[in-house]
Amino acid sequence: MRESNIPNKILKWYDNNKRILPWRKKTSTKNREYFTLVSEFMLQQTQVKTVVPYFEKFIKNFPNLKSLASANDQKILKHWEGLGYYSRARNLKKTAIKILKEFNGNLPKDVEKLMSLPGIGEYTSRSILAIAHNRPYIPMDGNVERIIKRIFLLKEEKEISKENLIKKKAFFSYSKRSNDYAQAIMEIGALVCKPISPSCSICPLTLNCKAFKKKDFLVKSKNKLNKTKYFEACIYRHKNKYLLIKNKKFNFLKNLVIFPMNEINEKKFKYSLSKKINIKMSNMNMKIIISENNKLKKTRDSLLVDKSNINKHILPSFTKKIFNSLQN
DNA sequence: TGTCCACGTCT
DNA sequence: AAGACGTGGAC
Repeated sequence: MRESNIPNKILKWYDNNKRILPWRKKTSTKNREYFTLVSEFMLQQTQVKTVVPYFEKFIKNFPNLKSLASANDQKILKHWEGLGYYSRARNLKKTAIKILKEFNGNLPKDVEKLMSLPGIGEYTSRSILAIAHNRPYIPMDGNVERIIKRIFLLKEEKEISKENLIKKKAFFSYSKRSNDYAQAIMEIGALVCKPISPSCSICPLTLNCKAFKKKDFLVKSKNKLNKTKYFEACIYRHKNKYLLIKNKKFNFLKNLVIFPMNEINEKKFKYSLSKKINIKMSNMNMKIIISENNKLKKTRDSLLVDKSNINKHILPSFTKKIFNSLQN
């Protein structure tokens, strides 16, 4: 093995350092396809550590494509509760159905067919090809992108264009052990070549890394300034029952259960004497007044939920946070 | 406290 | 094609 062979260095590191993860267990081809599908959906925008317990529970309840395709939507969502980006769960079911109907229950083996499935885009299609089908693809996720930028010390707008990154990615091409190799690169990104304070002393690629040589790790600050929006949450309580509603009003957490809310202006928020809490959402910071004892009419979408029964509903963390703030 | 991760997918 | 969609943990 030549010292300069990057794929070999990466794989050797992986063999010695990979995490034991439930979707990496040796299993049948069919299971591997299904495990890859489920885990990759869960891993979109979500860290490994968060996904692990969800994956295990999900697989127990929906052990194969068929059971998932025929499962009740609410039951699927219940097992997604707290994971966020709930359209992933809805799309996963649609994809399971489509695979059974249109592809005879076989996970497709080319990018176009995979991308035709709901919830599968460029990243996931390539990760499935590599991980489930052992094809020589390297999916471009945040980890891979960061590694490429550092290895080649890419900083200019032009250099970090998508096309250029894909071109540079070819530098890592390798045709064997594609399953391990794709996961290995992402694993190095997650465990070693971290966004902040990378662990260069244990990195197998330091000799190949321009960022390391220049001591310039491109710690980026995108400064995506999230806007702040103001809301009033109306808490109607009767003894131990709370009024919740199925959200049709706001674009976030669509069709999930929330406390009734209105958007308000900054002034009203500022001068309110009610309890206030902050909740971060994906693209905004929410500042919320907790107004208790409001009189509310029951509507078609409202439900009166007993405190002890509250977990029977699918509650996004957003709702749980507000609920918890009431208990203090 | 506030910022970042977080290119992932869909609209 | 810019913005929407959740969450939690590191720092």
